[in-house]
Amino acid sequence: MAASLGLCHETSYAYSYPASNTSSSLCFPPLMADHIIDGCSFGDFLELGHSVYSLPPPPPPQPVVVAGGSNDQYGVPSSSAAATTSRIGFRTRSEVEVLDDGFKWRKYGKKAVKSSPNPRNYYRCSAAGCGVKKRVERDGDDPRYVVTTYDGVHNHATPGGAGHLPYTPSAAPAWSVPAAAASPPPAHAQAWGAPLHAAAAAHSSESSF
DNA sequence: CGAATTTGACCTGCGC
DNA sequence: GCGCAGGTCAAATTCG
Repeated sequence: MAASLGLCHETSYAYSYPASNTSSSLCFPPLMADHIIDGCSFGDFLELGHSVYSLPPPPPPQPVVVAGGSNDQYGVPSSSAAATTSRIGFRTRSEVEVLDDGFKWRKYGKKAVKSSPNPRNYYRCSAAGCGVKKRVERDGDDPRYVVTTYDGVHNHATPGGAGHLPYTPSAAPAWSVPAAAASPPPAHAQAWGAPLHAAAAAHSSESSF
């Protein structure tokens, strides 16, 4: 967990889209992290810049507002009430694979994938009732980078109160999280995008991970 | 001792 | 219909 402390990650937003609305005007194909590794997504439609953060920008914790939706289409079990339909993926330059985003993750699987020589790790938010998942794998092209894909949106705040997440609506476009359009970002999300040192300091002082 | 991680097996979807 | 690949489960193991 304490992986990110003292580290700077160069993060590239790769893609994000509402999984229940892949036919929207954004015309996002259901890209997976594999596509990033294959290098066919970055320049194609979304590369929101290379920003240096102390932490990767996870989806901001927000109440689940997505009703229904075709979750199975993306492998999100419909039985998981907390699972939402948004997906955000990004590539982060980091020496460690497990990036501390303020949430508590529980590893539930590891799989070698063909698209990458590196194994892919599967994590699930350990918070009760939160079905958010994330996949983490090393970039096949550049092992210095870690490709992280979040599935869903947290329906709770970060365990530690989380005023430290380096994530802002400006850093994460509105379309990245459908729920954002329906409700204003939570107060703690305002800190996202705070100066690196501030975010890092806040994190190191507030997080027990 | 409880919680988290590991890891092999199993299930499901997709392409051929 | 079959095989492959990705994703998930769950028992065993490890760690704090």
